[in-house]
Amino acid sequence: MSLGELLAGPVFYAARGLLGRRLSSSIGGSTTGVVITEVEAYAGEDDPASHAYRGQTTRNAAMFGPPGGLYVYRSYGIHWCMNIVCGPEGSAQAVLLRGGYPVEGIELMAERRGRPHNLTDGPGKLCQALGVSGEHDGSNVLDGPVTVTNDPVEGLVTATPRIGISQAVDRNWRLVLKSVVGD
DNA sequence: GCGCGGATCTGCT
DNA sequence: GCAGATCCGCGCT
Repeated sequence: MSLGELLAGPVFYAARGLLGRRLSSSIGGSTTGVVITEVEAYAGEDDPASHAYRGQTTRNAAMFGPPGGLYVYRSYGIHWCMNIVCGPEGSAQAVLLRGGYPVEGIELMAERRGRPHNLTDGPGKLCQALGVSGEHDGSNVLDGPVTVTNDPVEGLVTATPRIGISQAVDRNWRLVLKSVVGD
């Protein structure tokens, strides 16, 4: 299945299919990349935990765009978090990218993070390491500068409740890839 | 390794 | 005005 087909499908399966793929950013002439190891699925206006639950606003407009779109928002006033839009355009489904392990441009990621370790083990850290911010809101991973490529990494997938939400806590839509590569 | 408090943007309960 | 899809530095164990 192509990436475009995957992202146009149901969000939970898209989330599952994104695990183990490579997420890259080409910014300022340099490329940084991680293998996606932690994601969460959000099911648009039907999902009380989703930012789309109360309809479209200027902040979440990207989520109502076509699949593959990036929805980047500010969290707690300080950090950026990024989602990949899934499903039919207008359905506002999205996969929150929560973590990965560094595979390319590690020195640059360490520079952006200001520390050598814990580069991409959280949604805010992932955006900082990859250089993703609000200016990339509304761009598309099928186009760039943030892209997803098929770099399948085998591993054991576990499902748990989503992190940091108070609504629809019973949905085990956080998926973690325990890779054979380790780390 | 764990728990606490602070930083400070966005859209409403 | 407030709570939130967070992270970091600190102090203590």
